[in-house]
Amino acid sequence: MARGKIQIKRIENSTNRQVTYSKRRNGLFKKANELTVLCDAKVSIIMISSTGKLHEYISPSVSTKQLFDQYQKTLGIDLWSSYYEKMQEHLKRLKDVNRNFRREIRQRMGESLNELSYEDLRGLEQDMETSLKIIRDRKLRNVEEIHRSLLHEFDAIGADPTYGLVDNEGDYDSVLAYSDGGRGILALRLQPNHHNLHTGAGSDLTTFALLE
Amino acid sequence: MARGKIQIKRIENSTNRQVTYSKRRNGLFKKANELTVLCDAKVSIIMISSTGKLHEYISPSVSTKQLFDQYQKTLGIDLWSSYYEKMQEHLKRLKDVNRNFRREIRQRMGESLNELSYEDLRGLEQDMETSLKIIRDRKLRNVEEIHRSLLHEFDAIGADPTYGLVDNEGDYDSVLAYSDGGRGILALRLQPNHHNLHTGAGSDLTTFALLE
DNA sequence: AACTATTTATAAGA
DNA sequence: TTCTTATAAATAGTT
Repeated sequence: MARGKIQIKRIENSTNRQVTYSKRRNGLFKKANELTVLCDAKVSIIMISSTGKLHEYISPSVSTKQLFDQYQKTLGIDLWSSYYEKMQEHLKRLKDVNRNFRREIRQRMGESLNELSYEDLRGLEQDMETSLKIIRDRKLRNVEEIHRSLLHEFDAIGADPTYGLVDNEGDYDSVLAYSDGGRGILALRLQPNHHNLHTGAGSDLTTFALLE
Repeated sequence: MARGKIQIKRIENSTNRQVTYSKRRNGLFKKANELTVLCDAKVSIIMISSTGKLHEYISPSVSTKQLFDQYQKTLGIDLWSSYYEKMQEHLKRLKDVNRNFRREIRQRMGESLNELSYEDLRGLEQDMETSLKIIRDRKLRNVEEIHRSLLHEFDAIGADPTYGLVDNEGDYDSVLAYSDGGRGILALRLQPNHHNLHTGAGSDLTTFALLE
């Protein structure tokens, strides 16, 4: 546009191309800004040069995000919807699984049994009997270990008279009853919205209600 | 820029403003296109007029989404991250709850008991005994109902000799053992990755593995 | 929507 | 890169 007319086609000389890019970019941004002011418009320009450099103009009255949100809204499209949809599906699947877990646990706690058939109830009963046996065995094994280690500790302390032992040997359940302030698994049933899980890790079943 | 210089400030006359917007918009788009061709650049222009009309220029070599993705990537930002983050948090919370559910169920099935203290085991045992009582009671009530309805049905049918009754009255467990092919809750323990949940609803515990 | 006097942008050179 | 300047292009005001 000066000192000779040019053809509108790719400038092959790399240096010239860079220079022209720079000059014309400034020109474009200046025009965009004039348009913004003169006509009270909102303009967003994003450009990437052939060397990968990025430049942007945005009208002072808006942010790029605002303008782009409006762009999407006006066109009635969401360029990222497929991404959202995947997340939504994932969420939905997790919620489903979650719901099933909850029902499973409730039933194993003797609640919500109405929805079970006789056959289901029979299976549940048998399953829980089997599991209970396993838990009892484990508990007994634990008791034996604890007993052994108590004896060992006692031996180590020797006959120190200042070390008092409560006299309830033989009642293993109560030997350790002081250990955690009495918060047992039973709390799950009695206070289903306020207990802590057995193994801690911060989160607990209380969260259910928040996640529906 | 012709027939007199103008001040770069908002054009108050609405008609003039509209006309200028239209003229300069064309000029801007033409310049953008020249820049695209001459300099092998990628340009996106989005503009909204004071009357809310939207106009867009995009270099022929790209889509608006592509250019915008590159824009975000180059800037190392994600304009929609706060939205994503909320979803990600939600997902994370669901996964946490899910993990706790799974542990809860496993423990109630007599698995993963290593992580439980003696106190936990004692609580779990007591809880399951209580629950088992409830389930047994419910099962017995079901049996009674079924028995009653069977008798009723039998009365209705009368003495029709073509209607054979299996001779195992008194063994309630086996009376209905044919009803669902033997898939009971016990399957949960034996085939933890292949069973169906008691109440159906399509999804099942098999999904766990997919959702870690 | 066209015209055109004038301003503005800019290609090429320094 | 920045400045210079001849010239092309854009456009404000008019029709």
